[in-house]
Amino acid sequence: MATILIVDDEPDIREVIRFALEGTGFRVIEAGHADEARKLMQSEEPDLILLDWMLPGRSGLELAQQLKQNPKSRGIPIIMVSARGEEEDRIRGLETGADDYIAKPFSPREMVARVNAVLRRSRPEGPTDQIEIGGLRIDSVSHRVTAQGQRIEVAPTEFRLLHFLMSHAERAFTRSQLLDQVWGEQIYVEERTVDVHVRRLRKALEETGHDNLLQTVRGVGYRFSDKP
Amino acid sequence: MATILIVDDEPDIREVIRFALEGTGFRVIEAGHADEARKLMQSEEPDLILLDWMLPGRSGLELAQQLKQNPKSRGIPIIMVSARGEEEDRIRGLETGADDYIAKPFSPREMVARVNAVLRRSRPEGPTDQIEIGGLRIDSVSHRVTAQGQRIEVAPTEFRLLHFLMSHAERAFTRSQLLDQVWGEQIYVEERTVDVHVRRLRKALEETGHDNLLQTVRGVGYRFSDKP
DNA sequence: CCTGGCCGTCACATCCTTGTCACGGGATCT
DNA sequence: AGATCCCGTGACAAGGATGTGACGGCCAGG
Repeated sequence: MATILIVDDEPDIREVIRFALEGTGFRVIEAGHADEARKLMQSEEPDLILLDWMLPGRSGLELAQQLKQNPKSRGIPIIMVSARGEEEDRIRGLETGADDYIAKPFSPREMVARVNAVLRRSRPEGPTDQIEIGGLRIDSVSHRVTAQGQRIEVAPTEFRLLHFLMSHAERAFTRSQLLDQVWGEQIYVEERTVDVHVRRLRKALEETGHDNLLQTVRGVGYRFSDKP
Repeated sequence: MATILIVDDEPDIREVIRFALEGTGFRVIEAGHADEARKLMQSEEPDLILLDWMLPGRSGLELAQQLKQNPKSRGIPIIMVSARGEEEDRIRGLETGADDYIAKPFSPREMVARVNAVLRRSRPEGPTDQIEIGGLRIDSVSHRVTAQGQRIEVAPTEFRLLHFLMSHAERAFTRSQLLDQVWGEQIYVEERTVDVHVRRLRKALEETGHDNLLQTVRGVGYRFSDKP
């Protein structure tokens, strides 16, 4: 299911939130301050961020602005959390780009409900250009590969190869077909080059526990499939 | 790449869409009203239609209905575009047979993403080319042999042999015919080689409880059949 | 100019595939 | 029954196909 990033400087609060969210089936990652959050965003791809208004050093507001300005993270909805329930704050928070606002103290139940609502809202039925198979998600717009919110680093050629295979999952292709489709018909490269790229992809996927998705079809070529 | 037909009465809108789509590599053709669209459909074969809800004369909804009724154009996916973002419209549009729905104003990026998504969804229904006889299934696209969902490992030559025999079930072939069909007429191998491959196939099938599908026709050769 | 990432090739190690044989059990015909 | 013929079966060696690590060239960013 979805991955939620909690950014709050109080470990206790984080623990409470984590408990409530994990109980509902979410995956939770935490950051104690803005810098840690920024760092985490390099390797993770949360579907939603729960951001405390007050953070040591820079405020959460500032972090929110940054996230919304960065094209990579812009699409990720943010829920601001704050002890100050003032109307003014609420407005400022939403102006910054936050997608919702929760005032402390809040009931875990309310929070879970809001998280669900925001996720539902931010993910309109209109399928964005994503494919998800076997727990692996590839997004050709943001050009990213993720598994359970964890980002998987993939070089450009490997990305195109993976994207093509996932777009035609369950179907076996010869090396020659893959070269035509992924490299282009004009380009001449050795067929064995495909093998090497498959190898690199497999390595990358294995590091996040995704195994056996890129299958060898002996005498033919390769196939992407989540079935054994 | 794919061809997209835009049907909209506002040239400006068409221009915006054309620009976004052509930038992504699509070929674009345009129509300013329903009649022009119908005429274009005679000579062109778009892969997808972007159809404005409101058109002078007859509404886009009507055109969509017509297109979906005509067997020639039925298979072409339609995305309805509308300024009216009402839930009701969305439902009516989809009921008519539209494959997706975009509300104005939309970002070009979102539109491209939707176009891609719809194309992906509607296209891959390629003929799966499966044969199933006696509980045994062979799929020449994914290159797989299964029985009750259980995969059966088969080497390339055995795959081709089994595929040929299953494609012509109930029919007996001599070893010589099989060699011609499966190995190729140019290749010379001993006729007894066929026996060995049949043997290997039988072994593989037996392991999943499928017995007696590859039948010996004494004095002739072999036959695939689910009847005893 | 240097550094790091990306990519296409190689060479080598493995594992798999496959065509043949040889042997033996049945079936068929005389 | 005996003589043949046909087919099932297990073993095997050579050749092929794929996995894998390393290397050098190229290019963009610093």
